[in-house]
Amino acid sequence: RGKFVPALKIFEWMTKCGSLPNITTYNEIIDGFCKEGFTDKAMVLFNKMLKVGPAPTLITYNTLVNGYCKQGSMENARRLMDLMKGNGCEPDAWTFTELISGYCKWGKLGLATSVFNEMMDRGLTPNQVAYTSLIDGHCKEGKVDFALSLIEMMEEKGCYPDMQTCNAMLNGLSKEKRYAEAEELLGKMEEKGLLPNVVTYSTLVDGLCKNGETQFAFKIVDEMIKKGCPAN
RNA sequence: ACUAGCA
Repeated sequence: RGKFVPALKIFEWMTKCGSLPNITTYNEIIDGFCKEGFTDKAMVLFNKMLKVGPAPTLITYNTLVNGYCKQGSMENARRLMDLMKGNGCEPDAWTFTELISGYCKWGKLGLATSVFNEMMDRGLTPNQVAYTSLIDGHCKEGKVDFALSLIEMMEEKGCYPDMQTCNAMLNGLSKEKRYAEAEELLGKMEEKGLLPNVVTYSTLVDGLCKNGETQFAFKIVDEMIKKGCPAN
């Protein structure tokens, strides 16, 4: 909640007082370091855990993998995944999803896709988060057709697109001026009871504006207000 | 009580 420094103070104080933090607390501090941009400090703590405990868990590793992914050190993220295997901690769907989302964030769609395939080869089932990460990554690079094929794939497997999946897809479609397909998707969303939210509407407004269709953008704004979704 | 996805 933006109060990492006080949390860290308490953590250090606990360590000194002999009231030892448990593994969850360690994981939270590691996550805090990562989110503050100090993956190096997170690693120092992690190494201490390897030496004197408490022993890192799957969540500890996943937290660090994510930290490296967000920071753009995909090589380190991969190294950490190898390390966890070596330490008897098998990567789970979260680990793979973090890598997928990381590769997407940095535009490495090929690598993201191969991690996705590797995940399935390992018998792990991608959920909406994994699909959405990959769909969003491709949409942001204009690879809308591939993203659409992923939506089909997930539906075939009984993993149904949720609000965030649809929003990511709508973003791709509207940026590529594929408005008919965007409307089609909006129709499917309505059938499933997925009512457009603020992100949905502003995605459409943004796409229309960036393509010079401001008159249609205004129509969307009218509609969102009419539907009881206040424009922010 | 701790880790991953949308404007």
